[in-house]
Amino acid sequence: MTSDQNTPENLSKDELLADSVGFLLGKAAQLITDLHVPAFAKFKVEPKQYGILSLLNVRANLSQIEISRELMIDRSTMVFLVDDLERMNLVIRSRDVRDRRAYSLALTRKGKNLLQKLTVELTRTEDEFLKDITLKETDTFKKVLRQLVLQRKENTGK
Amino acid sequence: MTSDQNTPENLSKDELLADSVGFLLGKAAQLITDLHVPAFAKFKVEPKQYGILSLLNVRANLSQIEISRELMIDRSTMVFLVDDLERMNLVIRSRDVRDRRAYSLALTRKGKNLLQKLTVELTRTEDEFLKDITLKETDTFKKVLRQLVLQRKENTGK
DNA sequence: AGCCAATAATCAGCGATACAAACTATTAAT
DNA sequence: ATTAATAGTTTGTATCGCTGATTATTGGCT
Repeated sequence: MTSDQNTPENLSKDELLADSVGFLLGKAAQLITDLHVPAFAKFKVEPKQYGILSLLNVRANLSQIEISRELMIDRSTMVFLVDDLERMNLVIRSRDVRDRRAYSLALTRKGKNLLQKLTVELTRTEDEFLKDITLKETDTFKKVLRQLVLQRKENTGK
Repeated sequence: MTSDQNTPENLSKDELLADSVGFLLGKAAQLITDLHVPAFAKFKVEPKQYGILSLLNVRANLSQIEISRELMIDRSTMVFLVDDLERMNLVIRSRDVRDRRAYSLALTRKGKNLLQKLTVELTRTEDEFLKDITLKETDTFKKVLRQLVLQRKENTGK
C-alpha cells in the first residue's frame, strides 16, 4: 500500500507509446505531411488534391464519389477540392453520359503538366524523408503499408 | 462493385499514389485510428488521452508543455484533454515545487488501473490490425516507423 | 536589489476539416 | 407510376491547430 509501484504485469516500464503502431503511424503521417504541404504550396495545391490529380492521370473519367471512396475523402470535402482544381483549370467536369447525376472528371493538359512537376516534388520529398532507411527496409516498409491499406480499405464505408 | 477496376496487387507503375509513402501513411493512420477510437470510447477516453496516460505512467511529474512536445499535441488542446482527465480523476495536477508556473502531472490509482485496461484494448486492436503481416515484417515495420518518428521529432518546432 | 525577457498555463478567436443531415436531380427497381 | 437509391451540393456542427493576449512566475543581466 505504501509503495505506489503499481506495476501490473502487462504494463512494462518501457515506452509503450513508442511501441504502439497507432501512435507511430499518426506521428509519421503528420511529419511527412509537414514536408509535403510546403512542397506543394508553391503550386497552390495541397496533398489531397495531388491525390486527385494523380488518380485521374491513371484512371480518367471517374466521378467524385469514386474518387472520394478511393482516396478516403469525404464527398462533401471533395466538392471544394474539385471546385478549386477546376478553377485552376487543372481538371474538367463534364456530365457522365450514362448517369447524368454524376460528373466525369478528367485532367486538362495544364493538369497533366502540373502533375509532372508535383510528382518531382513528391519524389524529392519522400526520398528526403526516407534518406536514413536502407533500401531493403524501405521495400518491406512500403509493402506492409500497401498491404494494410489495400486490405482494409473497403471496411470504412462512409 | 463491378465498376471497380482496381487491380489489387500490381498497380501499374504509373500508379504513383500507391507508391507514395505520404499517401500510404495517411491512410494507414486513419484506418488504425478508426479502430482505436471505438475501442477506447467504452472508457470515455480518446487516443490522445491514452497517449498522455501512457506517457505519465513511464515518466511521472511532467508538465503539460513537456507532454505536448513529446506527443506533438498543441498546448492549448492539452488544456482540454487534461481538464477532462482530471475531471475523471485519472490524473492529478499539482504545482511543480521548482517552477510554480508549471503543473506536475501524475496518474492517480484510478488512472493506472484504467491505463491497464486501455492497454489491453490497444494491444488487441493493434494485433488485429497487423494480423496478416508476418512477425519479421512487423519488426522491420515498427523499427522503421520508430526511426522516422524519433529522428525527425526535434526538427518540427511546431 | 531591480528590470526585463522568457516561459507555463489559460482563454478567446480564426480557419481548416470531418461529419451528418437535408435537398435536387436523376436513375433504377418493381 | 411509384418508390428507393444515388451523385452532387449546401448547411450546420464539432474538433483541432494556430495565434495572440493575459497572468503568474522564473531567470538573466546589470
